Amino acid sequence: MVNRKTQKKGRDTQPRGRTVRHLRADAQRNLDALLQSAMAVFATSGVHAPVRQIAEKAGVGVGTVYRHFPQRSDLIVAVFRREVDACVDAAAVLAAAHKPGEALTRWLQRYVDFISAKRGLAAALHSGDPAYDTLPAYFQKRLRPALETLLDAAVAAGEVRSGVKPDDLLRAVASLSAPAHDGDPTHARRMVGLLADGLRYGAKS
Amino acid sequence: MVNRKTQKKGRDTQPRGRTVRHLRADAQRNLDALLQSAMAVFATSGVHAPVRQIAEKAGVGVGTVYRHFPQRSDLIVAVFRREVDACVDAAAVLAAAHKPGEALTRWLQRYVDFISAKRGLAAALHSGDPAYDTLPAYFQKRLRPALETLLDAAVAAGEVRSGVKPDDLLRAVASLSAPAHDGDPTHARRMVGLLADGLRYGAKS
DNA sequence: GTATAAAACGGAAGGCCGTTCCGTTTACTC
DNA sequence: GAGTAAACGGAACGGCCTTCCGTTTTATAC
Repeated sequence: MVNRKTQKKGRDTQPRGRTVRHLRADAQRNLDALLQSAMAVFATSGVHAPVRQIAEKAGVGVGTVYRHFPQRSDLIVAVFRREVDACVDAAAVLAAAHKPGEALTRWLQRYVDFISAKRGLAAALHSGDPAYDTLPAYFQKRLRPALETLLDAAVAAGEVRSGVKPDDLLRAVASLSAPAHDGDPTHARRMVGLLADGLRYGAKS
Repeated sequence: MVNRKTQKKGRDTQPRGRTVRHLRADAQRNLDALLQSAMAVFATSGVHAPVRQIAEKAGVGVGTVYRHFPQRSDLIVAVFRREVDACVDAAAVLAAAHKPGEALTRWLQRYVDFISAKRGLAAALHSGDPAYDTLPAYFQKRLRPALETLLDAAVAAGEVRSGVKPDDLLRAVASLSAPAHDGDPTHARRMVGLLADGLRYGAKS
């Protein structure tokens, strides 16, 4: 790694910071196409969809899929992480566009949408495959600070009560989003709406 | 079906009542062996265990498995139904051996054990496979009357409060048994114990 | 521009699994 | 004991995940 045959400068002039080592242009392109394809296929056919199908939709061979994601589960995990990240990013956007209380409410609904849509996730998480063991921790690690920021701002603005812990709220919303017992898809949204209103009650105290 | 070649009476002398049509002795034996084998294999290797493995442990060929259970999911469903039945039967045993309140509490713990142990079930139920769609209804249909009997007896004896619906109790206990978040296996038992004590509070009113 | 090495690609092939099929065996009836 | 339908067993098929390696593409050196 220290001295390679023919390589004096090129991209390695400023690489010390991290072991970034940029992907080749085609590799990066295929990686993006794969994640996008996988997201679409999982959404329509579920997480059990064949890898071949994802590869085909992305316009690559299966070998390329396994170059980027050694196991099928790695691809699934990558997709979920990306969607969590999108949910986290939405917090900043909402905070910039709305008053604190409104931003909080809207983000909770956004979170419900994420949980509800990705019900295939539950199947993966409960499958017993240890490949997914790190996902819940990642969820917590990324989502909690995002919610915390929104929550703190809303409390500071006197729009919601204080004393509610972000973790509890995340868990409660996830639980409410869980069953969809009778096949009523609006149930979760309604219950969480109720919960959000509950937060406002007793504000400015 | 009406007139078959050579069959004048034999077992068909008293078959009108139902379409029972007893299985041949070896078939019945293999069926029992299969269910027992499947229960054991699912418990140790999860519901994803190969059918071949179950067949081998039962000492039969895979063809025999598929003769009794046309689909792999049929075998899984049969095992779960059998375990639900065992849980239901336990209600009568407990009711005969203990005072009503005690019987109720013990049965709830028995129910927790069932739910917790069969966590593989969650994976199957959330897999999206419609083969499992009828299972929840079966659970409800069998478990509710069993719990109802215990509950009514306990209420009549003045040992627990009235006004608690069996369905709500079943659902609540199932929810409490669900996550096992941090890997604490006693959590569910403790919470349900609490719940059972709560039932006793305010009795004889 | 050309040469060269490394990186990345693609798809055939291997292995496992669910399911089907059919020749053989077994359990009942007379 | 003979006959017949039920039941059996395992080879074979198709689909899937994963590996492997010859070929192609990119990035760099000259």
